[in-house]
Amino acid sequence: MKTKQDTLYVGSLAKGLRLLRAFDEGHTDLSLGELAQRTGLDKSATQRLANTLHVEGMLDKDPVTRRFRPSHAWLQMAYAYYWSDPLIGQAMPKLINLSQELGETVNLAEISGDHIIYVSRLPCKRTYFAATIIGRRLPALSTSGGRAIIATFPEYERRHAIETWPITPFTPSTTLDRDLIATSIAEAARDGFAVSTGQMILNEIGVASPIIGHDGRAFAAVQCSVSAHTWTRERIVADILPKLQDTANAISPAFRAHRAGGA
Amino acid sequence: MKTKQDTLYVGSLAKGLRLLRAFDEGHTDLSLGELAQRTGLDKSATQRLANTLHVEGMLDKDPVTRRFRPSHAWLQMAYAYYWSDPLIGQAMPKLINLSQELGETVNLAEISGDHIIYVSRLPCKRTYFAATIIGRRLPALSTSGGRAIIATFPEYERRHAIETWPITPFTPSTTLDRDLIATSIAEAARDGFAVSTGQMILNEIGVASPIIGHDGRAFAAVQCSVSAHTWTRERIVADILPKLQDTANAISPAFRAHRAGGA
DNA sequence: ATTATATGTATCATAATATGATACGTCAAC
DNA sequence: GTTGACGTATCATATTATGATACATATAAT
Repeated sequence: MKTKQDTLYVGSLAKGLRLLRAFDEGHTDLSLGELAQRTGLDKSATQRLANTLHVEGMLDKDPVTRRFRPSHAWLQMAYAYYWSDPLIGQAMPKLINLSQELGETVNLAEISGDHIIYVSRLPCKRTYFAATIIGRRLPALSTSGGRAIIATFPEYERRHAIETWPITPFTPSTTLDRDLIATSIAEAARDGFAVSTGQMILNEIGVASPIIGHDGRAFAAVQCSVSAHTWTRERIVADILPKLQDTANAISPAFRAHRAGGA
Repeated sequence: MKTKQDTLYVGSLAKGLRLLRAFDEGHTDLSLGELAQRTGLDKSATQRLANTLHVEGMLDKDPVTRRFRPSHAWLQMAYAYYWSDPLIGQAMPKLINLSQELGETVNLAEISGDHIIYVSRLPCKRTYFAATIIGRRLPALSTSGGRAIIATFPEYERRHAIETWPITPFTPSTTLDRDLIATSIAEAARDGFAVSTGQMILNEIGVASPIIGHDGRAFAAVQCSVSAHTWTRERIVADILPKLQDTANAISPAFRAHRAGGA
């Protein structure tokens, strides 16, 4: 009846993953009942799966409130991820240099479907919490990084992305008009960098330069977020952009070499 | 026969987690066979579980090499973890300030069994890759952070830790003599901060100040790593330590309030 | 080229394993 | 003291995972 494709699909495992995914920024710790509700699983299944995850060290359980929470293992998974992503090793030292030179927050974003995900963040100024931690996924169309990446795609794909990829209004000034986004991306294609203003946070300006892969398509971007209170677009282009682009360009060929030469 | 405690333990889920844990810093991408070997599962089970993880977006699969790799979902789990850990929210802005003031690498470490785990890292200087990414677990006894934490434990527990917790020789100068570690921890208990030299990386000095919980026990530490080529112990104590301690102390009471007042 | 070896993929009968309804215990609110 | 909400434990049933085997495909050796 479930017929996903049976026989090489283990339902119990998939259900267990559902439990893991039930935790997010709005749901930091969950009771058994809440878990059941959020996963759509019945009480018994939730009980067994949660218990298994607890025994296996994936979920911590508060002995008094009996609520479940992500364990340190979740961070270890990020650690393993970092080693497995060949881009990070190449990029990290260069990003550190960049953030020191600029004295401003520097991010590394990768394309992930129709979103971008922040893979590395080097915060230099105080900002919103969400802007300081890795693993955040945001609609690619609404971020400078995403636009810088999309701008390197062939015409057809680019248009497809602009027309169909999701947009969520995070601030009153988040651009919902896809024509405006198209313009922004066209500019990015012409200039080799993208800019976004107030898309995620009010009075925040983002600049991003793409990291180009062996096939000419970008799959990541180096991005810098600054406050509109202290920066203008002109000063960003004059003072930040050159170093940003140098960094992105320095990563691109190194990465190509890595892919070609690797085991 | 397996009799872990049956009925509320879902074996398939646990096996799936085994696959996830097969990836680490030495094993960044694995073939089906390698996965089977590393997990001790037979080929069929590995096939089904890996496929499930792939379908569910937990593992990426290279279409040509057919090798599996951690997916971006692993980073999203770190994101969820960050929101769930009440310490991070309190600590992050203060850590950013500290790293800007010092211009040196600042870390936040939490105790995790007999290890510490780096929960946040703000690298300012170029170092080894492993020192720039979060989620690394290290033996508590061999790190300044771990020693600073253990030093706040009651006498009995402290001695138990010193005698039984694991030590791994990472460098030729890693201290294997537990008496020397006992001395270091005793000093930390007296001074309120811990120092370690060349435990993980040669010519690296670590200083750490504990973050004390409501019960007087530390559960985390703010830590700073500097090069022995440019720093001496005296200058560290004079120039770095005060700000480090201010930061740690500023986090401790805020955290207590959070625990007490929280929902 | 041809064979051999390794590695990934698909199939299927069997029973072991997960299932979920139910009942019990515990705590807090009313 | 009673009620309700929530976590925990049990158990008969059949759904679901199992793993041996056979097939396909890629890589290396002769």
